Amino acid sequence: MTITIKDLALVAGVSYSTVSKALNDSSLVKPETKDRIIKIAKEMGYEPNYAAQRLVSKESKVIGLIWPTLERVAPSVLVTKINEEISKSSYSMILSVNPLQTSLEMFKRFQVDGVIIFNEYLNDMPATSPLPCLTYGVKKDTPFPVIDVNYQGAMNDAVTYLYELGHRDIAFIGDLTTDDERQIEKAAGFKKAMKNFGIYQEDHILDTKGLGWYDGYMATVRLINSPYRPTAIISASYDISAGLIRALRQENYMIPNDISVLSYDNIPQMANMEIPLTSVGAPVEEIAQAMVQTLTRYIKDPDSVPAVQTLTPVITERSSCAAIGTPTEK
Amino acid sequence: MTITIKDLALVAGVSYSTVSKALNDSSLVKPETKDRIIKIAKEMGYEPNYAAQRLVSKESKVIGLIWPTLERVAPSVLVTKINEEISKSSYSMILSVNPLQTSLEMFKRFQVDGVIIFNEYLNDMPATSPLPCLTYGVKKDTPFPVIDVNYQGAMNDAVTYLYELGHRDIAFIGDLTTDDERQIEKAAGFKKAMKNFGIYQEDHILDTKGLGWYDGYMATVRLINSPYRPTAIISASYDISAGLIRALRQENYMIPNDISVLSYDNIPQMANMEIPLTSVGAPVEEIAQAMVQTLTRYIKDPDSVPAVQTLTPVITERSSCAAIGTPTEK
DNA sequence: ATTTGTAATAACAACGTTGTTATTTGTTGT
DNA sequence: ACAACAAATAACAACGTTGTTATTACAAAT
Repeated sequence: MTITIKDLALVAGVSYSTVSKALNDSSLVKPETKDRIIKIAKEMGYEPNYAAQRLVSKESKVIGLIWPTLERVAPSVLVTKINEEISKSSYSMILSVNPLQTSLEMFKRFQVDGVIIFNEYLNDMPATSPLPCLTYGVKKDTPFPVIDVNYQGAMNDAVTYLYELGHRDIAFIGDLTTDDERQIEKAAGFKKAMKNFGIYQEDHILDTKGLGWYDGYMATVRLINSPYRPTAIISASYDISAGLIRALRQENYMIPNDISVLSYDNIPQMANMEIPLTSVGAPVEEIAQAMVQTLTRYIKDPDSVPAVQTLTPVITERSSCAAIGTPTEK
Repeated sequence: MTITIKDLALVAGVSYSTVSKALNDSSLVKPETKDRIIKIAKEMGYEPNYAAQRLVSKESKVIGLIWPTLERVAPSVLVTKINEEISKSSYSMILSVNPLQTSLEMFKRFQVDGVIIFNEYLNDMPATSPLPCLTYGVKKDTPFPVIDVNYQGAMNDAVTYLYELGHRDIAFIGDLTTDDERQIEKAAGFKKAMKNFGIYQEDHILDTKGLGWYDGYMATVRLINSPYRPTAIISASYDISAGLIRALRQENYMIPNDISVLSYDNIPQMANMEIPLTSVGAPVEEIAQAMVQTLTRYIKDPDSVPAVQTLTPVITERSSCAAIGTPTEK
């Protein structure tokens, strides 16, 4: 049989409401009785009944997250970070790997306080949800707050960075076939930046037709088999970069001596690649923090939160980019 | 304001206990009133309060799963299948990506009815848990039921299959550095089977020193750079196979003409590889089913369930294995 | 016509909390 | 010594369900 506050009350010789207050550290109960009760609770191994608490308090202190694609690294890293961030606050996180609607229903049953939805689902997003939601990706016409990243700015930073290293022949490799707006933004940003510098050419954009590492690999193989030889490549994501590096190394290209590589997705995992990749993007930690902070604020007061929040990307230098004509190292 | 059974009772002109019974399809209420109440509930968009239900019923109808490694494909597929299987029953599944202890505590708070734990965690497994648990992997001395697979048998099947195709020079590629017993079993099974046929040699076993695709890739590259040329390779997992195939293709080995490949992990995704891989192992569907069925049974009656349940592996033929001396196709 | 039996529904206690209101106890000031 | 007041605690009503027990209504049986 589990122990309830009534059991504690009996032992402590006080009423159960006093026990409740003591455990919630209320100022209405004398410090010494408080301590005594807390001690007894600990001794008896008391654990509050969550269902009962929720029945009265209306809050679950839980945030639900609908898992995006299972297969890719960058989203996994982000989810992990979000989880960390949520754990730091008074919330917990649970995941659902079900479709959007199903997940939403389940989360509603659970009375989670808020839901995080990834951009991928935006198409079948409900116009309205009974739960406070937050989305990650490019703003569409959702009624929920969005955490966005300045993807175009990121690509501009990347191009500028390479330009200043002396590169003029820069390629972009990414998925152009998706309707994921984040990917579209990246490609558009690259194009714009290149045009700014007056070094844009059609064939500088390579389509992976997918977001997996293998897509990146195959696209790179196609590039290598073509006559085009850029001095630097900007990749649209971690997974694509993984394939890119794989293909380049296989053909004995030295990075960054023969070719510079700069990848989107500012995650620490970039350092673990065969060649630690210089990367651009909003740092995952920052994204995670913004998401969790915004959502918790939104839960408390929906009006206190901006509709869109666009994070600023930064470049994290590692060792995959070199100045042109520097055969040794960066 | 949310709608409760009391609201429904008011509208229907009955007592709220009647409403409760009607919604639970009790035989104590007249069919017509039942229908009427159900209709009203639907119209008014009634949704039962989960916390209240749980407070009285003691059941959550939820199974918690502690997420294993985020990065690998095979576990992801299994988790997805488990989720499907759970959805079919009256249960739902939630995931936690936190460490074992933290997850367990959270699940306890949630009063989940059962927990699924993967073998990876077995080392810091508590001797006892307040929650019904089920583990997946090789039996250790846990007090909980275990779903196991006959890994040695699987490897024996694999070796036999290839032997019958005429192969005598068969290599095994897998992670030997881990203390994951499942991996150890696979290697042991291979060795034993090879010895049975009298074709075992030390250097037939290749250590990937890891379970990621890249580990498989690197180990294969090392193999290719060595003088040893097996006619067939048995891989210990999907991800290792992914790297294996990658490396082989890169060196222009044709599969199965130049070399046969047989992979552990009987998941449908094997068909999506560059070359659809013949694979061995207990089918994921079967594993998932066994896990969910056993756990739900265990929840109801802990004594009705065997301590260990060992599933029988099967070979699923695809197109990566050929008889030796068959240069066209299998 | 009155009892008996049963089908249908109503009433109500419980589940374990929290927040509000009521009561007791103790202290201070006159 | 007794108001007046504050501090500490007790009492109790919620929260939204479910299961048990009590009541009603109505049919069949004597």
